[in-house]
Amino acid sequence: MTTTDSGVRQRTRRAILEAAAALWARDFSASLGDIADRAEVSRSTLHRYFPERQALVDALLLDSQESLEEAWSTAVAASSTPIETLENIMGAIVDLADRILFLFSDPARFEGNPHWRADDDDGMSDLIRAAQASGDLDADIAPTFVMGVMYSLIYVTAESVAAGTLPRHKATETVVRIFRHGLTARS
Amino acid sequence: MTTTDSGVRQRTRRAILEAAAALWARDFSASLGDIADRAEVSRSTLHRYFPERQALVDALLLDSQESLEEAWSTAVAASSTPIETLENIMGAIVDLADRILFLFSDPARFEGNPHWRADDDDGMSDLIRAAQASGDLDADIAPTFVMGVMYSLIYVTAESVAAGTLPRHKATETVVRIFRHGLTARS
DNA sequence: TGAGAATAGGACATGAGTGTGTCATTCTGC
DNA sequence: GCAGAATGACACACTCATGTCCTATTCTCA
Repeated sequence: MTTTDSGVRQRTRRAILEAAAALWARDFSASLGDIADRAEVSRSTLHRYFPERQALVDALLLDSQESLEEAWSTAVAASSTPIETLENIMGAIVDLADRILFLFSDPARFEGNPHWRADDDDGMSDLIRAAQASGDLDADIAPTFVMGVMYSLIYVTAESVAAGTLPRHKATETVVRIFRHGLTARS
Repeated sequence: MTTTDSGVRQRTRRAILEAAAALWARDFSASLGDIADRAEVSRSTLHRYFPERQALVDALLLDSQESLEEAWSTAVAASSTPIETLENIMGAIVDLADRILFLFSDPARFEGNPHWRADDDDGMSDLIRAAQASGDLDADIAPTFVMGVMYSLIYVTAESVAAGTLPRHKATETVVRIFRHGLTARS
């Protein structure tokens, strides 16, 4: 752990994080035993990687924020206008729905957590404000509310994809269309 | 209880149900102690009204479904077309966000519960299909997905109202506008 | 193949939530 | 004001998730 982690350790760690994200996204009270089962790992092993529940929470928090920022950067790099950036972000993070839910479903979950970064939220707010200023988004609606709608749409879309109701290749197009048409400024 | 419940008993019962709805809407693992505190009642009293946790769950399930169906009936009575009905329902149940969340946030929560009625969902699906048939809603989108969007929008709206971000009197108009413009058929 | 890493499967103590009971106190309606 | 309803404040046993051990087994890589 101090030097180089073997490939085995990395895989096990990823499996636990993935399992935690999948379960905690929908029910933060899911037990460590459930997570261990889902990761196909014994509870002993889980505790070896993450001594206490909080350690796993923190690790997942950091990992989720990292994934999100990566998707964010990619979307920004591929866009020229604020509204285009927002749409690209929405499309990109449909696959990260578990992380989104874990991070944002309960506003108070990470209150006071030293690893928590509100940067994402701020950046998003700025983008929304910019899109409103340029007339692409309805200026009557509070940025906070717009963000809520964005996350909700992403969540519903991801759920539908998981349930098989919505084909994956149509997901991005659908969520962006609903977002754009539903929040477009009245002309 | 067998004959006529005193006004006191009814008020206490309502207070407990309201508290349970408010807490369980956001965190179904909230303890009975928390609910008792919120209802300004001792845990003893709560247990006197609802002997076990499941009894409170069932009671809240029944009560929530009842409230929802009442709002539903009112909306149906005041509307003539399917799309109009859907919009009226959305406006009417913004105030019932806690109940909506409690009922629908976890699809598996009431699986196998004898009190659970899927009628609401079916009726909603029928309305959505009708609205799609008449060209008011995009027929490319699965009714299940449309329902998910509706519930999400209702939730976000109710949250914003509670947080003070969105004035109550603007809530209905806002949520309906987003719903309609975001899901309208492309012409 | 052998050494060391990695894991599974327990036992055990602890704390929180739950369910049940009892008793004293407060409130309500006649 | 009084009887009975309604409630609050405890005490207790029980269950389950958590955290900490320890040992036997399996896996990985040199």
